[in-house]
Amino acid sequence: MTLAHHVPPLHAPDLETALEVLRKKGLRVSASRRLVLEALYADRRPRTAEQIANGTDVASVYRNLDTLEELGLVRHVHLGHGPGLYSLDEYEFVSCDGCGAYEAIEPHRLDEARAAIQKAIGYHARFTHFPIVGLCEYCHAHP
Amino acid sequence: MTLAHHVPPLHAPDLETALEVLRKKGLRVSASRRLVLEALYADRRPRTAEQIANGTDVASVYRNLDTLEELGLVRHVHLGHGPGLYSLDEYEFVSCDGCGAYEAIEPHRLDEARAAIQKAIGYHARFTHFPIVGLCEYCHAHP
DNA sequence: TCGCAATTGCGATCGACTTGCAATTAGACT
DNA sequence: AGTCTAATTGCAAGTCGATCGCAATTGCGA
Repeated sequence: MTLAHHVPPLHAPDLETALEVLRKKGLRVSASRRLVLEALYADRRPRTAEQIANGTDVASVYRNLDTLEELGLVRHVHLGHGPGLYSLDEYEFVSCDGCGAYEAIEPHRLDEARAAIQKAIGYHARFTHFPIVGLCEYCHAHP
Repeated sequence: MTLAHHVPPLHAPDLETALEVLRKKGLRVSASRRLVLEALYADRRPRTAEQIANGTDVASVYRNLDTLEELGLVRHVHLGHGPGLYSLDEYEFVSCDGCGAYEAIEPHRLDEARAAIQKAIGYHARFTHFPIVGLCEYCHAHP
């Protein structure tokens, strides 16, 4: 499972603003909390809790990811059967059943598809927790 | 997490044909294999391995589900963080982030949405392993 | 600088599978 | 019908990702 591509332009509260959100909720900006956020902001790719922990205690990392998720600063996506991947609240995801590659998609690119889904079944879809799964053009053409 | 709705018309090889597929591959139709298939055919709703095992050994059930999955007779979907749900290869799924309900959708109903996705990102999407996640009309209207 | 609730670190625990292996058995071949 | 043998089972133990209990620590407001 590899990340195929280019990294598209982003748009999310910067690190300082995120820390401010924590403080405003009466939550502490502890060293480990700051490290979790810094890891996510450093390289804005989705990563596992294990990778974020990077040798330190994962339990705390999971707890911090949970609270950050409740604040809407962080999300996680399941791309397959492995561990969930945590990232800033920026993209939707698509992954290929054939080659295992996945891509982060800017939400506006899926707006027409979202409209078609709404028309078909009435749901307002979001591919943030589970990706769109399918065959990429290459795998579809070379079965 | 409840199953909201009506059960739509189906189309999948009947039990006898499925057993025939097994035999043709040189695989045995053992008692427990037959029980797994019967459970799936009896009430064609997705169910957990635990439910299929129904008190008997789950390891065998998982092994049998795996082999049936390799033969294309069975699939499993992840609707959330719980255990996967196994079912015949018939529907796609949609689940509501708000109320937790999920629906089995006849594939043809999603064909336009699939086309829109293909146009947007080039993927031929299938919502069989991960559902479309979003807000149902009710939850979207009552936030 | 104190006080103390929020947070951490560690180990234990959980849930969902998965695996190793000896005992069982479906089904082909007499 | 009986034999042979590889496929399959049942059970226990193991793995992996995530969560929990709890004593020790630490942000941070007073």
